[in-house]
Amino acid sequence: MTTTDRPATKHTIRAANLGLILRTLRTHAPCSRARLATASGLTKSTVSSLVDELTAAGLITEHGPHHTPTAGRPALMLGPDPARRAVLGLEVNADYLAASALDPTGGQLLTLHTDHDTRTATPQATAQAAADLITRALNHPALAHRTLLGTGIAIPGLIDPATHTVLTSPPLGWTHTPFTDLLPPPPAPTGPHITGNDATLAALAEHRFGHLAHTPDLVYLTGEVGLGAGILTGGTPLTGTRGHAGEIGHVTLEPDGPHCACGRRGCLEALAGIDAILHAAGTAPDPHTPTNTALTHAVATTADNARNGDPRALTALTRAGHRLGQGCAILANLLDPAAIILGGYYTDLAPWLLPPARRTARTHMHAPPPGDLIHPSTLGLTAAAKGGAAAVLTALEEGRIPLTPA
Amino acid sequence: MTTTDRPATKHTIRAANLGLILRTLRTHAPCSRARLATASGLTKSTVSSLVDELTAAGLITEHGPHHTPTAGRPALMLGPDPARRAVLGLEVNADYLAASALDPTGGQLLTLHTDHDTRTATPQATAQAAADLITRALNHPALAHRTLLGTGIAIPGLIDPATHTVLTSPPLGWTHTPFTDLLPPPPAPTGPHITGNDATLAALAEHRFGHLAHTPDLVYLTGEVGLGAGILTGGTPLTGTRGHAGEIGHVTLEPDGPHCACGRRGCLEALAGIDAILHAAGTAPDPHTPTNTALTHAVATTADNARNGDPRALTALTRAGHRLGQGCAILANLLDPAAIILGGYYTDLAPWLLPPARRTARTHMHAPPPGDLIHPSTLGLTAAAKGGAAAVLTALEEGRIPLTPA
DNA sequence: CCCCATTAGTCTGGTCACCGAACAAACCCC
DNA sequence: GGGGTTTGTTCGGTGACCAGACTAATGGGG
Repeated sequence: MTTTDRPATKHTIRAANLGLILRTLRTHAPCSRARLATASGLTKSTVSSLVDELTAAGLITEHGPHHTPTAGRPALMLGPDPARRAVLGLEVNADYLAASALDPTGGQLLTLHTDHDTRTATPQATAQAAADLITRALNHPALAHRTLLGTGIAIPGLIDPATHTVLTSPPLGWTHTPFTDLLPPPPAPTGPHITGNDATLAALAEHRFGHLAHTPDLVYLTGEVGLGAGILTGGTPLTGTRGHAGEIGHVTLEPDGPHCACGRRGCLEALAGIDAILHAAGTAPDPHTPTNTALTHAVATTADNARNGDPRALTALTRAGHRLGQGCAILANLLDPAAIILGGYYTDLAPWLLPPARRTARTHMHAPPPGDLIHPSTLGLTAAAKGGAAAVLTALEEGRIPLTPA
Repeated sequence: MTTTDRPATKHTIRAANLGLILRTLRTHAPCSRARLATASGLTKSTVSSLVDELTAAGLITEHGPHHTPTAGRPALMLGPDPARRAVLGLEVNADYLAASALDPTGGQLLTLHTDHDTRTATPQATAQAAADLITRALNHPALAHRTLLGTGIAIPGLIDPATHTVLTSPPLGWTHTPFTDLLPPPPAPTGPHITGNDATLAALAEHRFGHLAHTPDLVYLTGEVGLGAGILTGGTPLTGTRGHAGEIGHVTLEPDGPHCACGRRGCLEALAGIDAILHAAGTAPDPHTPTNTALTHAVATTADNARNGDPRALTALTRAGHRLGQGCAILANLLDPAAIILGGYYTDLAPWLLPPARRTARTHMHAPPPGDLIHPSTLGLTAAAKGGAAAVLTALEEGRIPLTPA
């Protein structure tokens, strides 16, 4: 996102090629230096030099001492080192904090969760709670003897891509909050920080880990309290001029439709948001405590009811599915993504939402793709936290994170 | 678009810095080497070296011999050289070909136009006609003693961003046509070719020359035979996985609305496309000869009628404006662009379309920007051809075009 | 009128990253 | 044990940038 006009120097090219090796190594699994050279286009000597640096940084390791395919000197197989480093992802949401740590191969190391009412706490108190969670993570045995490469923080709201401050976050009640600056210093270095919108980072996680991995153009729909879209085009997040991109929830589908929380009528969110579904299904929780746990419970109840054939739940889900399909068709016509992923609470309701959504979307699309476009998320509710960690890995592979010798 | 994983070398950094100097020089007008150095972040010595190379390539020139601001040695002012090189843009459309040549500062050198019915001609015949037009341009006095930096070709349809072939073009009746390969060799070198979608390139032209220049996120709506959007995010075209991005014309606004040419109902194009407007205004040309000239005439008639207070024209335009506003609101909610530009034939009808469009868009937007979002194009009907030329200039400033010594 | 302060541009040496080619290492097979 | 083969390293070479010294050109003050 740092599209600042800065000159290119030796360091630029070194960083780019270090990232190139990391990327090639990820796709070419266990791989010799020689094959890395031909696959990346670099010379054997250059690859050796880059590999040395990456090994010193604890990012790659000499896998087996050798392997014997046919003839010639056996190759020293290289692979990402899963044991010495880690990346941390943190999600700050309305009523909980979540942390997720991954090893450099993307393997899950730990997931932590704390209830925390961000809306009633001050940003400082939330920062303290977040720091406590980070400390818990750092002290966890799964992270013992690992140094962090960086930390990605997912926040539902508008993040200034340049200064990494939270401009506004309706769910958290924040405006102009430089959250990372508020974090108390942790007991161990956490590396550079990356701050991003939760939907965008969830999309990034799906891009890296989901079953549709490596799809460079995808859209992640968050069915949380609101309905937003995280958009990836060419593998990079689409933010828009002011960071407002992805507001699919407030696209008007029915000018005379039901009232929406935003003050207008017939928004997609008012027709197919989680709240709307729960109300129509008769399973909405107490409106005064729309906590995460209450929502989880209500969604589970709705799914149970649907499984048991409750007509109210079934029609609510079918109608919402159709509306989601309309919304997905709009996304597809404008962005032509390779996949649209139903995330957040939609995932648990996907069995009922997906068939009508797919059908409606297909009839409203100008150029329907051969296969299915809409898929359920496989990452669950920690997608955003994982996305924070994934963002660090992606930044690493783009040479945007300086390597520390550890 | 060449996001191929290629290694970074000395040449990469040189090309990047050459482009950096071009960009800095464009924004800093007449400017000394010393100021270029501080503005770009490079050293004086590096800037000198880069300037030498760019001067040899005929791209920049020593403006005045010196200038005297206050004290110290007078500076040798540098600026883009408008006299030695040029870029060419070519537009292939259903019933005409257009060419546009610009000097490196973006100054218009010439515009040519030929009637040519691409739909009845073979692609080979069209390529021959295009080559003839290029030859006419090359022999034109305005291009005498200039060598071309590159040629950008705008085609209404789906362009494979990788191979630069036309995958499908409904207006031209082409499928899988490698147009640039079909072009006969021109009498003088035309530099590397860039092929792109007409709406995308028009957006690029608007990005560079329009009154909203340097807006990195903008959408250009083409009101031609169809209704498509050229989308720029972060200054680069958004194509989508298969190149289908921007199909705003076939977003469904009214499920039970009028039938659309695509077979569905209530598409934006069926409600607010140029054809729909002309039919509603009673000024539609003979449907069997929907040529460019006939459309131009019909649009002019409609504008005249509206100016004279014809109620049929006025209501048709107001209604279409409202619908366009709905479409723009969808675009704004999803992409958050800094501007949406009404191009093609919409430009001439903008006085009547714009007020209702702006009003409706504002009421349907989730986060309306402070000023106006929708603007009429200032580039006229040659926007796409200019966009082809602009694409070459942009590629040049990104170091994607190798410099030839001439 | 001369000298100084000031700013512009060039020049030289140095570093660093990549490349190319030669070389050493480690195997297989006969 | 000696070709053939593939791997990985080493070593000089090139090019691009940087830092700082140096020359060039000018205005102003004593």
